[in-house]
Amino acid sequence: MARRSSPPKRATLEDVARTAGVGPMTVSRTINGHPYVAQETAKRVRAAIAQLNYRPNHAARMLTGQLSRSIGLIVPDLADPFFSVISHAAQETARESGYLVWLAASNYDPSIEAAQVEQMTHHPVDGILLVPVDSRHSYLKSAVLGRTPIVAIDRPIEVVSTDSVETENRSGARLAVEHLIGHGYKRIVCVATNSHLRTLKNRIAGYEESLRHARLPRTKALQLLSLADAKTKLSELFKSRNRPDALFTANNSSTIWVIEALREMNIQINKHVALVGFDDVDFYTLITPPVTAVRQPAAELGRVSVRLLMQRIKGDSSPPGVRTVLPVSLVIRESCGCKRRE
Amino acid sequence: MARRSSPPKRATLEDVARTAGVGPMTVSRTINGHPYVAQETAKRVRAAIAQLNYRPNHAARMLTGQLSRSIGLIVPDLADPFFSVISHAAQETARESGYLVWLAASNYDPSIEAAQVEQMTHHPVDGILLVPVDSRHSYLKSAVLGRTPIVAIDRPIEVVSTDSVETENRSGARLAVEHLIGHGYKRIVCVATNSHLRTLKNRIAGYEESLRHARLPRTKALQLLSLADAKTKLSELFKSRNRPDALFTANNSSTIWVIEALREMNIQINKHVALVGFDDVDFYTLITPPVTAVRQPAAELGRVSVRLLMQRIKGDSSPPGVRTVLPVSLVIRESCGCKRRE
DNA sequence: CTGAAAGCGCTTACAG
DNA sequence: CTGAAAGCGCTTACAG
Repeated sequence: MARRSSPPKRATLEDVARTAGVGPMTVSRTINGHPYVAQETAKRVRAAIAQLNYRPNHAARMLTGQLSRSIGLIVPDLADPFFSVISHAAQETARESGYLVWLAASNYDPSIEAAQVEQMTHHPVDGILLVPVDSRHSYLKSAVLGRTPIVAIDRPIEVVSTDSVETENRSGARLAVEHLIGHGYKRIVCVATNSHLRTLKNRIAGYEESLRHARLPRTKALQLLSLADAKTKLSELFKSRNRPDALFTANNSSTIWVIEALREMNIQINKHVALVGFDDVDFYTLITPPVTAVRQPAAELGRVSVRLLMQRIKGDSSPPGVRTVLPVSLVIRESCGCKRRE
Repeated sequence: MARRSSPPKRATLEDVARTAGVGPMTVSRTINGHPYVAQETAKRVRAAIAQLNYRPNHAARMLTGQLSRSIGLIVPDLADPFFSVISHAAQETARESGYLVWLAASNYDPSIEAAQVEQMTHHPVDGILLVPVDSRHSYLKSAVLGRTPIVAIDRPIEVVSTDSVETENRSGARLAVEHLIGHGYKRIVCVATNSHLRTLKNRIAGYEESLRHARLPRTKALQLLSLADAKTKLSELFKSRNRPDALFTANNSSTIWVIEALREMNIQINKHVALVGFDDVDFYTLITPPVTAVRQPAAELGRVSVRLLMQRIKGDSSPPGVRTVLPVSLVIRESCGCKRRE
């Protein structure tokens, strides 16, 4: 409302037209790179644009039904290294296409997520990238049934057929667990947080599969609710008869909490128990012993999902629901029991 | 251009007016909570809105000069934990005021930063939050002299008088170095990356001040360019006559690189050398030994800067160039030589 | 308390 | 190759 003091009034397309001595349409065509503008005329227009420091008014363009050249990105928590790497890469890729990204954190709250999706679709943005908190949420239907394309990251959305980009959760987990089995561990326990998520369910399924194949005993995956919870649950676990000789931590928060808890319990990784995590984080190299983990291509996840979304925005109307699965790899360091190569 | 198949055409304000049997202005007033709308009329309007699932067209509103209810946020690198925590908190705070945030990473490239500022101001956004790559960049002048308020985070902008929110860099560094001095270390070397930044210069100045007061020898701060560079420079340093007995790492990337390099050189922190870092990161508790560091209130930095920006957006035209300095604290763990309390 | 008119700055047809 | 007209969906004065 109350605009600040000086009203240096931005130049409009009409202003440019006037000072270039042409009609507004010619300016519009020049700006948008349409064909059929005489070399000579275009030059005059560009000069006027430079002289007036003209910039198109985005709002006016949108009102005539143009694309907004912006996308939305919703992640649960920007401070989580996995999501921050995805976000960084997604933003970079979007920028390379001249797109702006509107970022929101859902804080793992489905109602915030729903509100943000709604706000974004009406803003409008041309498309939405979403790490869904709960893949079964129904509000997504109306959003997706509208005209805004959505690409789900890390976990597909179950209610509607939306494109998704995820990683090989099950086979990645098998990679991790089978590596532990190869070391000769017999009592391998799986630990996770947020185990209601599909992603985690798949990893846990992979864990169970590996143990079944190896005819080793498997226990129900331990669900951790907080660092404090991790401490009490692990302390019980290690006092029990079924004290594990190895741990498979199915996501980065569980890996971190478990390491903290073990440290406090004076249980040394490698000496008393082995550990392999799912989701590799840069600083794992700095921990003693360095943590062996399944590496997901987080940056690639961001890039690929932006590219897919862009295709949809550009009108690609091939059947939706395409699932892209990116490969993972096991980064072997020392927490699994491998020796450091000197 | 080519919109997707079904054109379910969003309802407009006119549609609402028609079905409610009132004029468009009455709908507008109802939506915007203006006074002087009869209870009875307002009720009919709201019913029509609900029936048609009407949502105001953002672009049309903007075109009439309304605030966009959006701000821009530009950080160098979203994958850096310091910036990702700032970003998360800023986004949360903005959301609480009904604002959305456009996020961009400059990748430490002034030209990308300039382009993003430009794109955002023209989008337009109501204000911009910026962690400037180079505080002396002149393109900022035109942006700031325009009507878009800017708040600089972490480092003030030197060319124009812009509000800024930063932390106590110099006294924080003194806190760190004096703690090392208290332990009796005599040859304390300062290591940094990006030491051309004001932030870093201030920390280095604090380091020098502390040593001067204690009449200890100070060496020129070591500038690290990469992990590889850290390895060669530290290896030289530790072979030299002036082998340090303690290190002050002036930012998180230098702390991390130094720890990696020392590990590779088989120089043990605490046994062979002490270390205190500037900028605390959550996972420092997991490193052996846990890293003592100066903690900056990163989330607070994000929150405060959003609040300041909001004030400017609301028209606060008190003299600009207000500098807000947030206090830091020393988080004592073990890398400084302190013993772990059992 | 309510509405008809004009305009925000562009672009899409439609004419030349 | 170029332009005059109409309209996108709102809101700001201006009238009642």
